[in-house]
Amino acid sequence: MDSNLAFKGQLKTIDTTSLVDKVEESLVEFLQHKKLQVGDSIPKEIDLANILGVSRTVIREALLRLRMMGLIDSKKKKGAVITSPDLFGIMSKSMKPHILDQDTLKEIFEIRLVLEIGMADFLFQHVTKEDIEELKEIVSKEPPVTDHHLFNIGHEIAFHGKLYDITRNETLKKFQKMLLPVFDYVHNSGLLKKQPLLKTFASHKTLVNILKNGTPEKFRNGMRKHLENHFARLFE
Amino acid sequence: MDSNLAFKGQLKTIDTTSLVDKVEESLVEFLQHKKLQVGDSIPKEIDLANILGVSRTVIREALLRLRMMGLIDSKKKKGAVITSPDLFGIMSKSMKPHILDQDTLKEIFEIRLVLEIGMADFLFQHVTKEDIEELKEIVSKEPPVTDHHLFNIGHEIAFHGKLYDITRNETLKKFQKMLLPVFDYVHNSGLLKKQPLLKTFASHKTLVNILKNGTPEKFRNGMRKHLENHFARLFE
DNA sequence: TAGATTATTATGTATGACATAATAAAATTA
DNA sequence: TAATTTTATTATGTCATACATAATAATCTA
Repeated sequence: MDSNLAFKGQLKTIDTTSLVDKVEESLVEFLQHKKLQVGDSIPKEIDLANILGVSRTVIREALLRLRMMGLIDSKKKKGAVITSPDLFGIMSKSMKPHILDQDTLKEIFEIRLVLEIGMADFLFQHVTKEDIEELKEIVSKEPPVTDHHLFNIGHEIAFHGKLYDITRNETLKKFQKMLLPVFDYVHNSGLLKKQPLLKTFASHKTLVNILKNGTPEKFRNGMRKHLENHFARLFE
Repeated sequence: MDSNLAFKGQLKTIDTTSLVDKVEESLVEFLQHKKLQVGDSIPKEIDLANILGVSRTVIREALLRLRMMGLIDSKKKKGAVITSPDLFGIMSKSMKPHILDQDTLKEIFEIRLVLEIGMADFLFQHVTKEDIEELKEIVSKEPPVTDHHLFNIGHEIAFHGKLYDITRNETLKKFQKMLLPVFDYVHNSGLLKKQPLLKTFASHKTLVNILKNGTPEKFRNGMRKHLENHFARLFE
């Protein structure tokens, strides 16, 4: 009998979402509806279970999700309290380069280039004399290029990380921090087969000078040249 | 197994991780050590519980985390199977603008500007004639500026979204998709009090022309001018 | 009243049971 | 025999209960 099809239009689309999904939704809605402040505590698990008419198990699984999303933090006796969500903290946890496929790794690498070229305006907006001094300090400790063709990753991170600092954008900084293990992984594992072929046209020192005396536009071009090797590898 | 208990009193301060934390770690390690392919299934919950010597409850909570991280997907009878992790899936879920504080919203807005200025090289690397045509098509449907000072958000998203498409960077696209609700929220809620004061120096049409005949450098400058209004608001 | 001790409380963990849906095996029918 | 329906199996989903643990509140002691 194919009679089922006859009722297709009349029947409501059954939601395939699990019970935990619904509870999660309810809880999020509850949180934002109550306009709870950071630090406020929410009803205890057993109460939530009674209110929503589900088992504590389901409540716990839903709360676990909220905790992963950084919306709440559970304390032993106090119960769960609202926290300021840390978007990138969550991602950092799941940013395990070994389990990412090669295409994704490449794309993440690309995003880094996009960010560092695009951040120029914010650098110039916030940079201070102290920042310049610190950058110069970092550059002065730069290991000689002749040492080994492959640049020193630690130093790279120090310099470029400082740039992210200067943007004064905490979210951006967290984003970079999240991406770091990927770069580390990409450089260490022989994923980048070829050594940089091209000469670095703009050195760190050059970039610092531009940041000190130049313009965002010049910095973008400088950074683009600085990253030329990476681009060349990506576009080959 | 439980020889640790002898040191219980001394180690207490250091070991702040919960049982679920450890199990989660073990499972992730297990997955990457076994080099499991996408689609492979992992041992069932009860087996994992026996192997690791913990209750099924703990196993389930740990598996729930892996599921949130996009590492596995649970099927009713088949068990849990490896999936390709979706980094931004999790973040998208927790990207609820209403619960983000104002500073974070501003920072996310800034990141958008960074991305769109910095993506120029990848646009030129991948853009096709068809892309140009599509962009022109979008621009042609642009509502007149005189209609209302506040630009049409839907159209903005269509144009700028297409640019993200052209980069052919799926991760970047997902990132943008994740940020969309924030822009929507920022624009709709009176968070941006002032209307754009400055004339848009570079129109969408101008950007398309640069993309067709210009260079990445010119495009970056054009985009910078195009976003001038946003920058002005951020820097005021 | 300050400090130490005990009681309370909400989350963390363990166990057992049953429901449910996807799959495999068996039985039936053509 | 092959196709199809029915039944059995299985692993996750949900529920209920009990106890452990750590943080807090209440009480007691000096």
